Amino acid sequence: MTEILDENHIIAERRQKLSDIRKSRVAYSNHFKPTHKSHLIHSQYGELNGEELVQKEITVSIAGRMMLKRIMGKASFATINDGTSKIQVYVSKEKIGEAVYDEFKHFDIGDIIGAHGTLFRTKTNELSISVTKIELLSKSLRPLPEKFHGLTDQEQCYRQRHLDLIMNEESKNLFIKRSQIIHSIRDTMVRESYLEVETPMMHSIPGGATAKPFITHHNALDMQLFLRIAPELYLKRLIVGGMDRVFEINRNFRNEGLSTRHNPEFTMMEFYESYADYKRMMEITEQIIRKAALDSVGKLVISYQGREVDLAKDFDRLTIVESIIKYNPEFSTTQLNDIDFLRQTLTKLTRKAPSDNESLGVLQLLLFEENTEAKLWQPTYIIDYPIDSSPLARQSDSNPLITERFELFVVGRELANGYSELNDPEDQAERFKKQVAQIESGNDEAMHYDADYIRALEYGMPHTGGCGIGIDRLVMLLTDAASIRDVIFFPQMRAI
RNA sequence: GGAGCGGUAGCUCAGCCGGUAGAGCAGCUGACUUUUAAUCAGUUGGUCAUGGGUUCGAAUCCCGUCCGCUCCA
Repeated sequence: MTEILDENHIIAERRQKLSDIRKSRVAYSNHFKPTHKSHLIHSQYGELNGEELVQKEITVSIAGRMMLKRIMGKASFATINDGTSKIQVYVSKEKIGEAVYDEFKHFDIGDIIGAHGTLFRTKTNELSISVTKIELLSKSLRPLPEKFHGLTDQEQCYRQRHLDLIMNEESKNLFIKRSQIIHSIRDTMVRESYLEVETPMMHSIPGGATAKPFITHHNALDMQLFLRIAPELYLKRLIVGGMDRVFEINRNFRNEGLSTRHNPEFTMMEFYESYADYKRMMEITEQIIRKAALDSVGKLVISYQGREVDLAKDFDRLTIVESIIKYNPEFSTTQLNDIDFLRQTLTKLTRKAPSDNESLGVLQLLLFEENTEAKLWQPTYIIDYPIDSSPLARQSDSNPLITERFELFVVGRELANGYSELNDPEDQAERFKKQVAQIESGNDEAMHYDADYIRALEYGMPHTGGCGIGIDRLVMLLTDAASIRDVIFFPQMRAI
């Protein structure tokens, strides 16, 4: 239906060309074997001058998409992009014969073509291929966006990423960088003797984070399943099992709103290390991020949305209260330890009173989220999270109200979250019970009681440090992307 | 959920205090044997996102809806 509606004269003409091809040969043949890649031609022969090229008679076959075509009577130029870079081909009637040349004249921009010939330099000294054979490999039926302005419509870039990748080199380079970043992270983890593992994406009890899950159903087992919101509880089962350093890079799913920082499916790396604590996790997180920056951007002082970010210096470490005061000097420590003051301030800021029985620590955290988080531009670890908002983190030995937990903020966004893991099964059972009480009082994001996980802890889990890093957000930071949609190939869009 | 901005040819965009829907690129026809967004001449192509309203007359003004972007909650 949409096919027919989309049809216009440009497509109709191209279909006619395709139909003519079908009359004489296999239209989408697969025999052509390119021998060279454009970027290697440029790097290997880019230094040779015209005479040297003529002498060496370097013969190449390349295949790629025709991006530009300039026909000048009996000879023409075309620009081909073979996925590595662009290269110009020179096509003359004299060299390829009248019949093929006439065919070539009707090739369309966007067609995938194969060309064979020898390297030479044009009058303007551009390394080019003088073609002796040329053929159409894949007919393109739809016209590409305009050659000069390309594709700028963001919606089209997201909905038709293939077009974005064809037309916008920056976009393609960004995704190459994304791959480099992930490769770099893997490299760091493996070098630190971590084992890469995979744990279930479908959970019968959603756990490991406070978030709304997507719900699905398994027919044969006739059971409800949830797409995972975090892999944490499974990775820690592996720690119980003696896999003492594990990491997983994979998708999490959260049934929440979309924004420039949120996509319903997003990529996280979580890693767990036995006999380590949250301080070691902060150190290795810093190390991972620096290495990723060096491997992708090539430097540690980077620019994000026009402002400098210094990844070289030791990341700042502040408690919640310290950070509020540092970035909001109008507050005093006394005020920030006064429940009534915090309640009043929050009510003023959010135009809504916080719920009744929130603890001092949670109120401080709420205020932090309100007036400090967005100001943490340079990398900053916030530490000592209140125990009631950290049901999987180990309690501090010196202060029972806080946990050995940190979150890392860069450019005003949460980038990582880690802690010394709670390995006391009885404490964990109590924490789950408190979460269940919250569910019962209407908090649909609180955690469920996971008896199977408690049972695993009861076999004994070594003390462990764990951390999760938001990969999409890290990629945003290192590629200077303003929206998470720019770093995910196919971001979630509304159906049209 | 609220606010602002946007949706016109395949693409990039004009047109918007109402009066026959335009350009460039792409396509088609022709000229052209070293072009670089090639050039030159001619030419095809539109449910102006969508539904209603106001009006003699709506791409343009008003209301609703859909889609997107940004900001706020």
